[in-house]
Amino acid sequence: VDDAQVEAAIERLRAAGHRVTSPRRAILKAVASGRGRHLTAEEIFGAVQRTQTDVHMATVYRNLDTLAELGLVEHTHLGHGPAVFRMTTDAHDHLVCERCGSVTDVPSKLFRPVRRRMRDDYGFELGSQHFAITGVCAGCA
Amino acid sequence: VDDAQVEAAIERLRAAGHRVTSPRRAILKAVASGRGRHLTAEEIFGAVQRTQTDVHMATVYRNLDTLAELGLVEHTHLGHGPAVFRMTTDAHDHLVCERCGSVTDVPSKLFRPVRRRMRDDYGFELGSQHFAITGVCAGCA
DNA sequence: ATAAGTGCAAATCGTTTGCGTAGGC
DNA sequence: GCCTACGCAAACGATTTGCACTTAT
Repeated sequence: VDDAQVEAAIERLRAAGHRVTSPRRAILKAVASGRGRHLTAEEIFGAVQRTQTDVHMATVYRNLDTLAELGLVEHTHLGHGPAVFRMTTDAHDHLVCERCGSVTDVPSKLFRPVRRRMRDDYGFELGSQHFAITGVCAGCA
Repeated sequence: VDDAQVEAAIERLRAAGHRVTSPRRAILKAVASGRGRHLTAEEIFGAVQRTQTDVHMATVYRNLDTLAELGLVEHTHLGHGPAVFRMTTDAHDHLVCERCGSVTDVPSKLFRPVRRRMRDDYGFELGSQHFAITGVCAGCA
């Protein structure tokens, strides 16, 4: 399914002079299999362990790190808990409900008017968001 | 200087049935003395220790917690490090520069157009921001 | 063959908790 | 005197690091 995405990522790894090991492959596959869902390092670890029992948590973190450096995966902070990871796609922000914790993705385009005022009034160039935006979702209101 | 603010807070504590202890007073004073600056628990701890050597870190955290429950102080996450605290003032968000780490406060009003679209298009009611907004500041661009 | 990547255990950082005691009310 | 808040030590969750060994290149 998302094999193409994984293969492309492996290509990028090779091109960047990194080695393609089986833990690395498995971790990449685990993240990709999330299909856009946000996965904690723990969940990725769990998924990997189903096929490679002796892969260590430290290896998961180290790999998520190098994958992030290449821009292949991203991590975000949705709340007070652990960080969450997913394959890099297009620019989007995360609306996290303060009541139920649900996460809604919204395209970063939505922030255009704000982006403009930030630039004009504060000289601040909005980047891709690393942290969640909090509020109350439709279901809870 | 900010004695009035501290006294008012102490009043609120009393009114809420909390006791006014000297560690509590010192912690409150330390946060208020930040005068809007964001202080880490560690910094507050340090400030308190200058006058009350045996106040423990746990006490700092416990107090910041109760003060937050009363809405007297707020904490925010500006980056990957520790949380930061300040006296509650009016609704504002934090623009954190990805390069130099500088923090710019902006009134939450700036988000009005976005707030509207969030509500209309996603049924999501934007709350007071708990996490920083990242980007690049004027100085670094 | 060489150095990047790994497993493991132990360390780190920020924060929380259980417990017995001290001190505000 | 009662009960909240305290000091202390120890536990905690998430992540990182040092080191000896494996393995892709």
